[in-house]
Order: sequence, then C-alpha cells, then structure tokens
Amino acid sequence: MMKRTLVPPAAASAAASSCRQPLPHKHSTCSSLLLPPPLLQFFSHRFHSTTMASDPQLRRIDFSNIKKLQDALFLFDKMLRMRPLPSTIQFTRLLTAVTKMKHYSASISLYKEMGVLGIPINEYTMSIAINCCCHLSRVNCGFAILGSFFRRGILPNVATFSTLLKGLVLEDRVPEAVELFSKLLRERVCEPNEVMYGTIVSGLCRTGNTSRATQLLRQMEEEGKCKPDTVIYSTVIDGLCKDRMVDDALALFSEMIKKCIPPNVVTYTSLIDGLCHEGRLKEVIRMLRNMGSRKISPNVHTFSVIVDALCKQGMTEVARKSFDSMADLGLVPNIITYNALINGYCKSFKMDKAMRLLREMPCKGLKPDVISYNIILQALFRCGKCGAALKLFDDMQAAGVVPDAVVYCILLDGLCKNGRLAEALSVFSMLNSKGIYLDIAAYTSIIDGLCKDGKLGSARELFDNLSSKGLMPDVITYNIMMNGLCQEGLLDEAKELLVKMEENGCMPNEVTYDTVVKGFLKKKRYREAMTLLEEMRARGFSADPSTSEIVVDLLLAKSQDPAQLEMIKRILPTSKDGVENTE
DNA sequence: ATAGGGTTAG
Repeated sequence: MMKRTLVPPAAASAAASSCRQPLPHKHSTCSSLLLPPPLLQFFSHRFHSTTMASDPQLRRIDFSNIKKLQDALFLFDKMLRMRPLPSTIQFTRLLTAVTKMKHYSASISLYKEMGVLGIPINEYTMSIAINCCCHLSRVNCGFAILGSFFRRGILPNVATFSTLLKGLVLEDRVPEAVELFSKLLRERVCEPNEVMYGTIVSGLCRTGNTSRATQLLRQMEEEGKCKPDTVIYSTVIDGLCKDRMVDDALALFSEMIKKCIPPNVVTYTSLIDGLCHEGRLKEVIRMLRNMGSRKISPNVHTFSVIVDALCKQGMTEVARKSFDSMADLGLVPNIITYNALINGYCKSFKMDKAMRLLREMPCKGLKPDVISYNIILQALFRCGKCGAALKLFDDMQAAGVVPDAVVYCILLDGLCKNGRLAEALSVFSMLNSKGIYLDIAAYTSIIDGLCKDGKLGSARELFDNLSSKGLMPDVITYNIMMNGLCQEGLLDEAKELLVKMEENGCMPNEVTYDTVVKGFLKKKRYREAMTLLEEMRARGFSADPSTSEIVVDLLLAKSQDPAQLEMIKRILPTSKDGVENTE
C-alpha cells in the first residue's frame, strides 16, 4: 500500500519528461493529479512518514541546476508528478532555491499551491513564506502566516521570530521589533540565539541606535548563554564606523581579537570603509596588511569601498590602479565598483574616461543601472554639456533603464542651471501629465529655475501648491524661495518665511540666515541684518565669510563707534583679525 | 540533504 502510486509509473515518467515543454504553470498542476486535494493529503502523509529517507529516487532531485525561475517552476511541476510524491523537505528545498533568486512572490505562490494540493508544510516551509512576505515589505502578511502556524498545530521557533523581526526592521519598524524581541524574552516564547540578537542589533545600528546595540552586545556577554559572534561584532563595528566613531570601532575590533572571535572580510571591510571616510588612508593600508597576515583576502566589496574612498579623496588614478589590480586576485569588478570609479572620473571632470567605463560595462557582462547614468548625467550638466546629457538620457531609456525620481531631478535641475528653463518646464509639465512622481528636490529645482529667471510669481505659486501635491518643502526649498524673495527686495516676506518654516517644523541652517542677512545688507537695513546675525550666532551658526566681510566693510566705513566694533568682534569671529588690524 | 542575522554606489 505504501508504495502504491497515484498514477501508473509509465504514465508518471511520461508526464515528467513532458515537463520540458513549457507548461501553463498555474493550473496545470492541479489538473495533472488524479485525486482531489483532500485525498492526496491523506496519501501524502503516508508517503511522507515512511518512504522519504529510503527512496533513492528522492535523493536524485537536483536543485543545483536551477538558474532561473522557469527552471524552478518546471521542477516543481515535475516533482508533483513524481510517485511517490517527494517529501516536504524536497519541496522546501525548492522554495529555498526560488527565494535565493529573490523571486519572493513566486515562492509564496508555490507555498500556497503546496497548501492547496495538501502537501504537508512544516515550520521550515512556513518560515520561508514569512521571509518572502518580509522581503516584499509585507511583514503583516508574515504575521498572518504566523497565525496559521497555531491553527496547524505547528510551533514557531527562534528562526520564525528572527524572520519576523527582520521583516519589521525592513519596514523601518525597529521600535516594534525591539518591543517584540523584549516580549519574546520576557515571556520566554523562545530562547534567543546569535541570529536573533544579530537581527535586532543590526536593526538598532541601521536606525542610528548604535549605543543601544552596544548595550545588547554587552548584555549577551554578561548573560553568557549566547555569546556575540563575528557577525554581531561586525554589525556593531560597522554601526560605530557609520557614526564616525572609528576609534571606538577599532577598540571593539581589538576586543574581539582578544576574545578569540575571528574577524572576517566583512569586519575588515567595515573598518576600512570607516577609516577611508575619515581620510585615514595610512591606517587603511595597515588594516589591509593585518588582513593579509590572517590570510583573509579582500573581496569585491572591499575593493568597491577602497575605490570609492580613493576617488572621493581625489586620488582617481590610484583608484584606477586598485580597480585594475582586482584581476590579479581573480576578482571581477561589479556594478558598484564601476559606479565608484565612474563617479571618481566625473568628479575630476574626466568625462571621456567616465563614458569609456560606462561603455565597457556591457562587454564585461554588466548592465549599467540607473545610478551609473545618474552619476554621468549630473556631471555632464555640471560641465554645461546639456546636449550630451540629453542624448545620454535617451540612450539610457533605449537601454531599458527606467528613470527614477532622482534622474528627473537631475534632468530638471541640469536644464534650469544651464539657463534652459523653457525646456525644463516642458519636461516638468510632461512628467506631471504622465503622473510620474516627482520628489521635493525636483520641485525645488524648478522653483529655483523660476526665481533665477525672474519669474518669482510662478515660483511662489508652485511653492504654495506643494502641500496639495503631498510634498513638504525642505530647508533647501525654503532657502531658495527666500533667496528669490530677497533678490526681488521682498525682505519682509522672506523674514516671514523664516518664521513660518520653523512653525512647519523645518530647521533653518546657516545658508538660510546668510541668505536673509545678505538681503537686508543689500537694502541697507543694517539693524535688521545685525539682529539676524545675533540670532544666528545664538544658534551656533557662523556667517559665511563673504557676509562677514560685507558687514565689516560697511560698519567700519560708517562708524568708528567702539561699542559697535565690539559687537562686530563678538558676532563675527571669523573677521576678528581684520577688525583688530584696522584699530 | 529543508528556514532566520552583518559590509558597497547617485
């Protein structure tokens, strides 16, 4: 009875071989079965319990050949036709393969199909389904699946909850993740392990709560039940580096070495990245040597970090050498390495070299992405090469790269800044009519373009209508609007806007004050300018040197009043020397 | 032979 198959073996193998033809996947599986799902379920339980380990046929299912989604779907169909039916473990392995290819929706469909067909599901299968929901930013669906655990009498475990925690983190719901984590510990729902701690630690680091993450690491050490491992140390080290606390990161690094927790290439790459951002290149070299002495080789990631840092330090040629040296280690630059170097060339105005790299990418099997194009587009506009930029924009779309909000912003901004407001406006209205989402930066560029073109009325209108589009002006938008008002001599309105922005929860910055102060100075409303400078100083901002100069010149020319000079010294520390010299 | 955590670019 156990070995009984639902279809005669000959028919089964015929069905299996016919799977090479593309199958209309969705519904073919159900109709290919001779029994309705409830009966199948009845039988598959039997197969599952006794034949799974012993049947040599099952061991032959090869998941390593799955290269694309289609392969997996064919195999799924094929598995459904195998008799006896492959075990839950085999189906779970298939789901793993689909999930690893990031076909999350497909994976969920297959999971549901398993349910419909009555193939038994266990905590592993369900955790995969939850993981897929999480990657689709549907952690609530993940919690719904958690509910089905209980209905099926299956207990969720530490992996299930780690997955859900990760899902909350992915949706920027770290406080909820922390809350759930505490609850799990408090109510002893499951014993936390390294992975669970790792998830919560990384969530905290990603949201800038590095100190809380460090606390958790210490807590793990103290409790001693589950000791922080390489991943957790690396996560906190990375968090500290991102907070510019590289020395603390280095201290933690020494600590892990002292505790015999071996750093790996990720640990080193984070530290190298942190040191690079601080411009501590000598220590980077030391770190690379240190790495070598531990027989840890840099990977593509490490090189991307180094190439990027060298480019940002203006050492594009050294970056190029580093890029080329990857081949010696058998490493192949990826799109991120390319983008870093392209960015370097763009920043040093070597547009031909940047373009050459972009053209080289397809030859190396890499498809330039929207970021590759963004970097070059922005640079072309900055060099005033509008024609070349517009052509590249067309090339990009021809290459099938879909422009995003950033590209449109670069395009609009580039056109405006190059005095091609009319074109910018026509692109702008075209995008609007197509209903393409434009972010606040894009609107800000247009407002700036309108102001600079003397169309303050239109700028103001657009500015006032931002909220109707669901957009909030940011500090740059306000600064640009204030600058426009000041240029037209509408100082009182500019000052009103300064008050209004704060009321709207937008903090003014140095540029904000500088803009308005300059406006008042230009209109010779010195008293108001000085009042604003005082306010600015009280907030810990210092005036732009050019503003300070104007003030000093004006006041020195106007008055020799020592009290006033004293005031200048106080509020314009940058110009103190100049004042003293003339005394 | 089945699930879950850390590093990169505008």
